[in-house]
Amino acid sequence: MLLSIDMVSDTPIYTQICHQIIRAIAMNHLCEGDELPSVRGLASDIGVNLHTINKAYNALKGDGFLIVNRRKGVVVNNKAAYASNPTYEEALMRQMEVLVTESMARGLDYNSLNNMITKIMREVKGD
Amino acid sequence: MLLSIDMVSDTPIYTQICHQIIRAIAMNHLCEGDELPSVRGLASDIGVNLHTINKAYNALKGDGFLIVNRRKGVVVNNKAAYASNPTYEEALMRQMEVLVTESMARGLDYNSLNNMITKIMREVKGD
Amino acid sequence: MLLSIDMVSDTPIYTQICHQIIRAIAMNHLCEGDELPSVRGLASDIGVNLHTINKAYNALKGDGFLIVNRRKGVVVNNKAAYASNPTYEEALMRQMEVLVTESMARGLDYNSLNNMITKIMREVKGD
Amino acid sequence: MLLSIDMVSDTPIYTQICHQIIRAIAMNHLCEGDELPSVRGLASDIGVNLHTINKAYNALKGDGFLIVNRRKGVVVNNKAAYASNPTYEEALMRQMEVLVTESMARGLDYNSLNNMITKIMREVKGD
DNA sequence: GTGGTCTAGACCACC
DNA sequence: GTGGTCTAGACCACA
Repeated sequence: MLLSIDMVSDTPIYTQICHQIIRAIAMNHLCEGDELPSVRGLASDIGVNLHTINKAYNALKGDGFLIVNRRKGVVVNNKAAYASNPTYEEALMRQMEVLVTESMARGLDYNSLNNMITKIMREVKGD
Repeated sequence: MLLSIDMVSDTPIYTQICHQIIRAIAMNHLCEGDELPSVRGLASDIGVNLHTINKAYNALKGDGFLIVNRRKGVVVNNKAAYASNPTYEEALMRQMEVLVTESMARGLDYNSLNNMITKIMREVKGD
Repeated sequence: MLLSIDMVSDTPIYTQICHQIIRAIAMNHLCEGDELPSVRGLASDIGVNLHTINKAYNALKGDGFLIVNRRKGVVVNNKAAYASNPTYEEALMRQMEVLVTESMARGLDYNSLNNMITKIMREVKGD
Repeated sequence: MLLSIDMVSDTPIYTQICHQIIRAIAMNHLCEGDELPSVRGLASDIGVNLHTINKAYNALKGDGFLIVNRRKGVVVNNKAAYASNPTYEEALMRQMEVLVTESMARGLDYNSLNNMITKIMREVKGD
């Protein structure tokens, strides 16, 4: 797996790492049971501190995406563990609301938004 | 206009203020030329620091939503000023990408997302 | 509130802090809306690093016990947020099972365990 | 005897082994003088490292559950050796205190806890 | 070798 | 002032 981190972005590094791992799961580049690099390995690979990786891994563990296996290190959890649930959908709704509302204020219509989403989904699936 | 701030939320207060003003514009509760409360007035109304309101107004000014006029105070700009543009759409795309990708990883399909957006748009328009 | 930390214990410092705060909530020494000391303040008070306090606060936040209020700092959440739920009870069951089973192997009977629990509950409530 | 190890759990493997052997004693599946598999045999049986089994056996020996005999291998000790004693009860009390206190903070009452314990004891005895 | 914990010291965003 | 993030370097338990 290949992670690309933007060191000057205003989104925290550990968040970027989370996003990219989640993206890899969405694209089926990472499947249940797949091993992730060790905390120290990944840290030195992308040139950040091991605590930063640790924080990302722990956040993903908290969300059910990863589990820590005593033998294999960190592995991808089974799908059921991070399947959508009411709590998640509610949070998603709140975040989506902000984006959609501003896009409407700026004059984007339903089709424009729909095209965006379709495009994103196609990119994720089609890879 | 009525602003409701959630002091507990982890999104900054000034960001919440921005969102709610933008939402009011999307709902046509605020139209071109409408005056907004003064920094001091709004600050004491919702019980936050002057700087917080100032920061929100300045951010909205930077995005073209508001203009600050020494005479008339703060007023809503004309639509052209904050109309969607490539820069904005690119930023929106990036943010949307994060939400959509995670929702896919969690097993939500196109229809679920589409329903969310439709619901949000209906609420904003229909109000 | 008074926290007493055992620096040589094998249970992590941040875990001890969590336990004591939870205990204070159980004893009603801490109620909804009560403010906790700042991360830095508590850290210097009990002579540990601020990251250790931070980790404890974040763990309690994740469990619904605390929330971060932009004005007042860290405060105790409302009871509903950390009320018992099936997930928690299942975890509790697993932990309890270990304790009870060993106590049985060592010859303790129902009454002995029951007395322990009664005693603990009385101490917590009666204060 | 059948040991089932959860490689994913965050409780150490050697601790899990201890718990299961203690549980077997509580259930009278293992009685005084019964032989346990050799370190090597058990290690290869459940697919873990020799050191892990060794650590578990040594911990149980330290608690009086097992005795290691050069001739007969590892056997279950007599009941008196691991009978409850003040030191153990004190330790149990400390651990129980953590569980009970948190459950109270989360609103569980005496009956809920009591039912848990009764259920656990019934499962252990009745099996 | 792995992850978990702790320390010390730094910068930033928010209020 | 607050909490949030990152770095650097250290020790320990586990396997």
